[in-house]
Amino acid sequence: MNTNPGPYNLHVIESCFGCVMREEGVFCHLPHAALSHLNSLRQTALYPRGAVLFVEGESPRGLFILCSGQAKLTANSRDGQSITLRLVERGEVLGLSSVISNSPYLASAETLKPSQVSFIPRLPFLQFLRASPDVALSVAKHLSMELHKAWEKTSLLALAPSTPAKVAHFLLAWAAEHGQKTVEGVHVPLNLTHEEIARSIGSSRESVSRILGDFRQRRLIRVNGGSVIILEPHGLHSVMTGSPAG
Amino acid sequence: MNTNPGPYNLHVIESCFGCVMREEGVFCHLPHAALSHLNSLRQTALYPRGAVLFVEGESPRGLFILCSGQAKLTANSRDGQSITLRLVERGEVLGLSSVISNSPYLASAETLKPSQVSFIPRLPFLQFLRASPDVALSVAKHLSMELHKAWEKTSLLALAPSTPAKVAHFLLAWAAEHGQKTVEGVHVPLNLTHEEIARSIGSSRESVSRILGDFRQRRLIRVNGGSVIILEPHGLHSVMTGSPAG
DNA sequence: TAGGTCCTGTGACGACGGTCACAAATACCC
DNA sequence: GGGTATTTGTGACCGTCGTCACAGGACCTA
Repeated sequence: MNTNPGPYNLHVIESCFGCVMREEGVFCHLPHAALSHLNSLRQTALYPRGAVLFVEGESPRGLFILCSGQAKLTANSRDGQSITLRLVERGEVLGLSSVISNSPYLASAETLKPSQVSFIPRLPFLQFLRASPDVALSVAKHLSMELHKAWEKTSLLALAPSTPAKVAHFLLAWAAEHGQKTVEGVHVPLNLTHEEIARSIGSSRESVSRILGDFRQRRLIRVNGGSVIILEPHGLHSVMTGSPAG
Repeated sequence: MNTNPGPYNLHVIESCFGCVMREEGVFCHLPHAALSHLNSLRQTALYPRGAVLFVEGESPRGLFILCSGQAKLTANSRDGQSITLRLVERGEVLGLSSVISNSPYLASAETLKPSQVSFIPRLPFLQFLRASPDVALSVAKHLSMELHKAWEKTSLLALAPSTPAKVAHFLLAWAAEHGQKTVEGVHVPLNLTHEEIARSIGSSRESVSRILGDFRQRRLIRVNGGSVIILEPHGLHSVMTGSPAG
């Protein structure tokens, strides 16, 4: 792992920014003028799998936009444990809150796949924000939604009656965001190791493995290479709420 | 508990708003003009202990500022469990994120003491924000810090090696915010029941009771009516990190 | 002082799940 | 293709902590 890696392959991918920005993410509904201003601030580079974009505690150089690929935000405890706070998909933004509050990154960002990442330096971005109140508002809105997700995760971790409940919640939440309905069930691309899942819900690899095995045996899910098919959403849901199993 | 209680004693406390706003909280560093505009939007009322300001799931009517007293934000699971997401002190704001993102309140707010609370309706507030970009920015900044706290709590819940570690963390965090150093140690006003603490860290009343008893026996803390004196911050810290005890 | 209600302290018990250990399976790379 | 690294599946063990149960305290009201 490389603390301050720099672009591995610095060639600008012109199409990336405009496309991602208009479809999804914080800046999606900005007027064209604002978008092209933002566009002029960014630098885009291609990072390999496992690249570290920034490290917990570092003071915020700027924000990152994931144009393609996948990344994760992880917080570490002193004894080497870590939890995955957020999985970041195409079009999402990293480091925004630290840039806004000018406080150290509170998590480390690492790519999970080769990823095209745009970088916008802090000061130009803040200047841009000061000049455009509606962008500031949409940033605030985005942060609010982030906050809601964080609180949801907190309640989950504290309130979930059991580890199976956490796994069920994780699968359902993931399906809600990235799943596609088919005849046999909800098809969820889930290219994460059991280890990653465990870290995301604050459990252990072995438990996740056992629990997924159990779900499979009870025909709640089916695993297919890098993806999971949820056969019985209701079943998972009742596991999640701790009700006496359906 | 009263879902939509309305002011119990609707008399405006003129001094409250100006004083609280200037000292602490989101709006503390606003120019005078902005403050007096906000001031004109607010309605202030006195609520008794146990009053419910808003309920999880309700669509956001507006935001609340706690001028005096104390309140808590709690999230509930379907089976009656609840976790205290945040304890709200004088000068702090409630419901801001829901107002900004126009999504349902994701937690319920309840006073823990008789409290003076100012209310600002949603639409006028949003209008005010749109008109004043630096206020929008300071709101974004505030939300960022909220987000950091929420993530910290998440990592705590997931990474803490044990329940004693969570309790230690809770005490230290509380001390950092509200403690006062004296000769014998850090003096922390902590008028919370063990039940409240347990809910705040996702544990049980009995465990908290036992753990505090243990801390007391090991001379890490001393309890004095409604307040705790931390005698050995380092000791607590090593409990928190799970190191082999100092 | 008597009678509530709420909070605290403690004992006993049991299971959930984390840890260790190892084997099988799969993916990755020259 | 073979060789290595990573990921997954499972068994055994046992400590932690949540649950149940009850007794003693603190505090308020009458």
